[in-house]
Amino acid sequence: MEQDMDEHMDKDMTASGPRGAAPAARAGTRERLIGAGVRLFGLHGFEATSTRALATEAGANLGAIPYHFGGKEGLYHAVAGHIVDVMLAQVGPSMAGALAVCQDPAARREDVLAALRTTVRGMVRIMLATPEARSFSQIVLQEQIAPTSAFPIFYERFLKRVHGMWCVLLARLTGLDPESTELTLRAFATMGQLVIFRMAMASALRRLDCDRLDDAHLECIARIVCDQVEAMTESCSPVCTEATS
Amino acid sequence: MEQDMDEHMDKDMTASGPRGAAPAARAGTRERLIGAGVRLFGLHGFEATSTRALATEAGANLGAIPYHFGGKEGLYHAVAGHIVDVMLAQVGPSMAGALAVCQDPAARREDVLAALRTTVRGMVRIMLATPEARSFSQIVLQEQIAPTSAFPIFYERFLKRVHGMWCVLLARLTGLDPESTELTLRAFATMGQLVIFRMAMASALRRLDCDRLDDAHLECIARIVCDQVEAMTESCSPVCTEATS
DNA sequence: GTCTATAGTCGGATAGAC
DNA sequence: GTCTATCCGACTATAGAC
Repeated sequence: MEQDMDEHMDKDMTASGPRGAAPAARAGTRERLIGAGVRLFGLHGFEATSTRALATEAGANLGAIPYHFGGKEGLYHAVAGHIVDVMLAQVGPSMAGALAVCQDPAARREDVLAALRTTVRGMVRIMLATPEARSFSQIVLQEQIAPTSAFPIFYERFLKRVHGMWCVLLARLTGLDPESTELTLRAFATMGQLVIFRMAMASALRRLDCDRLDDAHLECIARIVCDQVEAMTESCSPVCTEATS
Repeated sequence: MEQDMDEHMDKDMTASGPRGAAPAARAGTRERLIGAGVRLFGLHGFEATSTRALATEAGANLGAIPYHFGGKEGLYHAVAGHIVDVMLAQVGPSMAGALAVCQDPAARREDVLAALRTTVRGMVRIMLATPEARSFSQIVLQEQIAPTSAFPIFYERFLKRVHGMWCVLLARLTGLDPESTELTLRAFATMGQLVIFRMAMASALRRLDCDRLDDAHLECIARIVCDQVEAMTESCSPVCTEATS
């Protein structure tokens, strides 16, 4: 239930115990269990993943799960925290860059659009292109559809920030109030254009009659989203965008 | 695994058995079990829903599930078929209307856009406004994220048709080839603008700081999607749309 | 067709040796 | 910290009375 049990996580990768034999050879049991959790929870969901399967996948003992995490749910929370850490590390920089551009009053419209493209490509990459994307996204999306006690980990630490960045970006491009309902919903709709390709990838692949999205597909998706934002910001409010600083 | 066991479903609502007592008073066990499946599978997912909970929710006996559906998975398939039937009945007419407009060479751009608005409002309604929307959508979305043997029921009978309609509509408005990858992906992106509000509704409500989407929100969402399609069809190809017939 | 009782399996968590 | 053995509850499915 709580998440106060995954504090001592970032340290002691090397000193795994009293007997100093082969401590660095294999990652700590704790880390391997989190890795197994990412894979198995992502593939089958929380309920359908058994502690026995997790322990086997991690090459760990069944009792290690209650010992390290207090139980299956504690492991799930640790997995959630790990996913947020990695995703923030991957998209954080481009998000920060986009925010900086938006807050720079001297930035021209083209600068903002360039930051938009960079950010969208980063998101396409983290969601659709990387090998761990599938597991990560499946867990995040499951929590969106059917929130559990782990929902706040994803929302407060990741989704709220991503949505906030979209709001700032769209506000800068359209001149709408960043706190308005209109802009809040437009930011969600924009994110939806990306998210659907992860969520409904099985349908998309069936429709495209292929077994994975290739680089051309990913480039096309990124372009479509950027085009849509540009089109929105033109039709929505031709004013505001006082270009050429 | 198979779905050849839900054939005799549409008949015999009244003749429930040898003893003719109270056959119409309460819906047949079969129908009540499907209703329970819609609610519980939608709330908790397939794995997390037990046959005991299903039987209790339906006011039926535990043994009725293997008897009527061959097992828990058979019930799940029957639930999937039921959901597709109801959703098709609700959005089918407006989809057919939109297709008819698209195929009418005399239709003006405004006619196509009017059909678009009608269809979008119907989809917003079925996904976000109706009481059964939550259960229906949760099951459909779960199947998108983590497909099971029931996936083809949703894809072949429902999603493929909805996506196909979007392709025809966008093709008519943009002049792009309906079979092109570009248009296929644009149709998905457009659907994503709607779907995200169902999928990430927990996040959206938290961000909006309210506990349900009211009519103003729904109207705004429908308008945003229609605006985006219009903006796309203008920027994407200012040609094609030979208005005023 | 519906019920009770039960079989057979698997789930998560724990105890205690090492 | 890690392992083995085990408890106990919950699960799905079935058998057989009615």
